Amino acid sequence: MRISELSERSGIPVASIKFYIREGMLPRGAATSATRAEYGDEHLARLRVIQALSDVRALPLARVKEILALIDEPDETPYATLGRAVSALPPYADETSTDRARETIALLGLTYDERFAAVAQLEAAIRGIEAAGLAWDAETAARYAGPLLQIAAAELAPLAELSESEQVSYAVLGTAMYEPAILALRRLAHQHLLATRETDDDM
Amino acid sequence: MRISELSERSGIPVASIKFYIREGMLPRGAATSATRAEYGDEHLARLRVIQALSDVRALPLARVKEILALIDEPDETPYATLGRAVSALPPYADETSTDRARETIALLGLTYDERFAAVAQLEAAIRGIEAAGLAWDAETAARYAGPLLQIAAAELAPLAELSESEQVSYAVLGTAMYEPAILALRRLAHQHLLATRETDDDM
DNA sequence: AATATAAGATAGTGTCACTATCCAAGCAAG
DNA sequence: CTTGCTTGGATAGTGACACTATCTTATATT
Repeated sequence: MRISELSERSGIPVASIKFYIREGMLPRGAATSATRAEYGDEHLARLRVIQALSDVRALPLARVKEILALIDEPDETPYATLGRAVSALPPYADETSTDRARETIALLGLTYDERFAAVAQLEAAIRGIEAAGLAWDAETAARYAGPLLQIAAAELAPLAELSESEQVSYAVLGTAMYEPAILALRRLAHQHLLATRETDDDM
Repeated sequence: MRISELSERSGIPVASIKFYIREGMLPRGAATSATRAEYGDEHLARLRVIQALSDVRALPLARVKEILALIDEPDETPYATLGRAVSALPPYADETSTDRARETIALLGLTYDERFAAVAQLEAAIRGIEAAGLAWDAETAARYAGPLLQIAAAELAPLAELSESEQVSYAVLGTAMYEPAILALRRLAHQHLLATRETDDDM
């Protein structure tokens, strides 16, 4: 298909598609002449991924670019690739110390790996919680750990059936894209619990 | 304290503090003369909340403003206040139809309330997941529902001990500020599970 | 009296993600 | 075969956002 058709089918303006190509986020179409190029379904799929990451996750384009690069050229191991994918996700933390996060990780019996971006992200999250005047203590941390470990285990289980390259793109995109659904479900769970307490409107 | 001291103690430039005041996010100091005003600890606390919401949650200032307004002047019921707070959080969805979300909510036995922003947010999340080429089916939804209901219940339990106004600000800020910690813990749980599978680097 | 600092108003800046305009080279219709 | 439209590619411009800098006037401070 030509760029105009790609634009129509994806709902993205031609000018923006050209912009993504310039930015290296979308491969050029196969040139058939000096003024024609042919685009395929892979271009359409890529455009949808860009939209999902950009619109739903509201990631800056620079981060979208990193994630796409990871899918195109994964690191040596899926573990390392996932680690780099996580660092493209908010909160963007450049914490110097990670003491609070470390403490929590030790408390919960999780594995501490200083190279993993999620450690700094947890640190930033804890500082934000406390800056807002909320509590983050052992009890608080514990109420999240069990259920989240359950979720994580359930997410990893079905991956075994996929090929390695499928695993990588699933893990990278899955880390990013399931998060909004998780948050929405937590918010709905709050509402559900409040609603089913029959007008006991304490919360 | 004077504005310069407030700036020093909060780490926020004087010009930015003035900007927040102009925007109505921070009350003016108590004027002691035409060129002096006195700021207190409540200004410092407010500044920290603004920073947490803006930096850690990366919320646009317009959304921060909405959340602050909700804390200052809650809706009639905590339930309604929470509903409005949720709509200030991403993903910012203006979905026309909410079919997929409704389906999921019914499947999980949660309460459906069309006025609740989390429904549209779930819809946007599901569309994003599928645009990225990932699956959202009954099985997928189910793996999140149980653990998240557990988390939600554990979060609501301790609220009963607080006064109503404390409940509101705790619920509003808590909804926003615990989310990054939840996501970070999920990412750490993935890493932990992969790491403890002893170099079985499938995932 | 001279200097520094403060409050408040107005205008300017840098970044980001597009968006519009241009141009030369085809392609398509008459 | 020529006139007009479309395309690819390059360059420059736009609007939103979150500050940031400057200016003015008034008042502390020394």
